[in-house]
Amino acid sequence: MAANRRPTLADVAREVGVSAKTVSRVLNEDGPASAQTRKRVLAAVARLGFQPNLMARNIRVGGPDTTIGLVVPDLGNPFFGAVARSIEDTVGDRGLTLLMGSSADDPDRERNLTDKFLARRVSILMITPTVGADHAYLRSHRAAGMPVVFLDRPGVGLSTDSVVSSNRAGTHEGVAHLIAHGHRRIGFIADLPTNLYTRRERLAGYRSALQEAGLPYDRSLVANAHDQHTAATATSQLLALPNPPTALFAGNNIVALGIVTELSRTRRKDVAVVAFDDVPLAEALEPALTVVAQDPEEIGRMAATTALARLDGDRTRARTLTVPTRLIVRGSAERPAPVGQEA
Amino acid sequence: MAANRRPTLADVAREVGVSAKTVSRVLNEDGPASAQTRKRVLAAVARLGFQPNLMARNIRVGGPDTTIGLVVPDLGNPFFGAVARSIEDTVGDRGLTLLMGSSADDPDRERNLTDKFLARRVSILMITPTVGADHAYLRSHRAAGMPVVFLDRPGVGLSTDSVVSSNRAGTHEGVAHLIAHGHRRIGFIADLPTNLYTRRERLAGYRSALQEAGLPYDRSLVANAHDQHTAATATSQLLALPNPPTALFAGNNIVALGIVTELSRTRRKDVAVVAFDDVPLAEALEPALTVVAQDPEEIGRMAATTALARLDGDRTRARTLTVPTRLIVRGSAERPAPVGQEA
DNA sequence: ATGAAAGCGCTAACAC
DNA sequence: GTGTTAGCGCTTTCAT
Repeated sequence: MAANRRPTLADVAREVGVSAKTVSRVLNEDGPASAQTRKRVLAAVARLGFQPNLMARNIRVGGPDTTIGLVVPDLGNPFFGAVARSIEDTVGDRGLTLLMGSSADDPDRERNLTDKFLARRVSILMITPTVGADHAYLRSHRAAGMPVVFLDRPGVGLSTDSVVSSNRAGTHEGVAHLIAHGHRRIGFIADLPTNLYTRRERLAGYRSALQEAGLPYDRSLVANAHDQHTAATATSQLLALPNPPTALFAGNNIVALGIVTELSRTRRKDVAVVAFDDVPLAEALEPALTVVAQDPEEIGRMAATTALARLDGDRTRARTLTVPTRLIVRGSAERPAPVGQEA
Repeated sequence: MAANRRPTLADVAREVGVSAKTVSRVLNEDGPASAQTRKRVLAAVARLGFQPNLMARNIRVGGPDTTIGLVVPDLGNPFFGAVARSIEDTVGDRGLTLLMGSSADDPDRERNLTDKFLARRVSILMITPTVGADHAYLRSHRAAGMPVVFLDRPGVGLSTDSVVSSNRAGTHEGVAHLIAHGHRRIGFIADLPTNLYTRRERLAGYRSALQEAGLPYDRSLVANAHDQHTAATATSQLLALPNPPTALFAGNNIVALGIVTELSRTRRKDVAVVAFDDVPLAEALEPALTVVAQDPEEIGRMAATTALARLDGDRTRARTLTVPTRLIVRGSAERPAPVGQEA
């Protein structure tokens, strides 16, 4: 079972008794070819199981490869999975294929991946920038016409298109929703410190909603949590305060999980919750979880559309596209706020 | 802003005043090079922003490309996202990159994607086979030494490795768990008909658990659902039967969502539930949802490990690797079964 | 309608 | 330690 060489154009040509170029013509429907040879060539291709070598073709033709390089923090994260699918759908008819990799939010891994992708001459590069990465090295590539799009967060050191969720406005809306239901003391549990763009924006949205309602920003109501367990701990700590919050805002879906689990465990039915980012089963909870949902499909679509436009020669200024979040009211904000407890 | 040509090895060589081969030597740490030239070459590379063309390299070196072709039904499906991440982690130090695409469970799309991947000379092909696809066309590639691994389901027409979940045994265990809690009439809601391997296996597990317990297989307790809405409808229909089930088994997580939502909506706290496939927030439900969890990480790892072994010359017989599912008991099966209702 | 030769960017094989 | 030549599989260019 030797790893016998794959057949080449020349092999097919020899088999048929024509030149390599003729086979090439038939396969690419380039130039003329008699119905006769056409048929014989195709027959030989099928017989030998010939598969044109796309790399060799690309080398010769020059220009970018028919791939899109996509760097996300984690391929296993459903949010980015949804974004990827949407990108794939959008670029589908251009025949582009996705080359994907996880950065694990490590700038070095991000750089490694982009370098690999550049070495493959991807036609488009889409990156979820890691904290601490500088993208100045991509300038020449952008200048040479390769579209670069930042996903979910803006990048640093490179002026190019980015597509982000309305983190700030969405959080503002979610917190305002709690305020509208009478809550005056609202806890905010999220991944802190806010070195990451999305976290910073969401905290800003929390503060602006409070401000708009004339409520004070109380630092003791803001808690740090980076996984389900610490979110549960933060929840119980906030609720144990002398003057505890009557509502909680979860800065992301992991935190939401921790909060909801903790409230369920301690049978606290009196605490309102709104979470950033939707989760499956949210509507099966009791009460169903009100969320500020992101729109990964739209993020992917906009990123892909923008990149394709650039590929087609769009040389307008770099844009930051903000994809609106959507408040999905399901009930968890409607737990009655205690009356007579103005801050 | 013309799309000026990317610098080539020759450009770097000219810049430094050495031959192309010397630059190649430095970059690939192949053969000797004086510290002197080394430094100057690297400087020129940085100055010009040279990025070796991997495709050209591959063409010359021959052999497969450093990519893995991965065809899944849907990039947005978290299960396959987790599998992909695990594959990526496992092959990471071999420098392999993932080329991914969604088949949408359409055999034609699957074929298109694999053809593209073959044209790119991927070193490994991993496919979640669609219903109706025949993989005989991959025989020559397998014979030529390219590892092919089927994920989640066995393929047709090609004898090669596959990695699947223990669908049958897992479902058996989940249903047996319900039986152990006293349930005698257990509904089974899933995607039917069972033309898809995983569905067929799960139904078989349901039947074998009933049989083992000496319970009859009652077709009226088996209902079809392919999304959340139809699952909810099936739930209410089963519960409206003259002799309704006291427990429900969900054949997949979408169905689970429909069941749980419907039970929550109608305040039915008396119906036990076990679901195939874990879901986030399962433990925040009331009661927390008992599930038969799959292990996508292990599936990805085994698939990758097996493929790498093949790549390294393993020529042993094709294997079907079964990754065990795990029953995660959280409480939803413990709803009391009515007594004195033996079937 | 078809073929011959040259060359894409790179490296293997052999010089020196 | 470095350069030269040839050639990977394909397409471009120019013949015929």
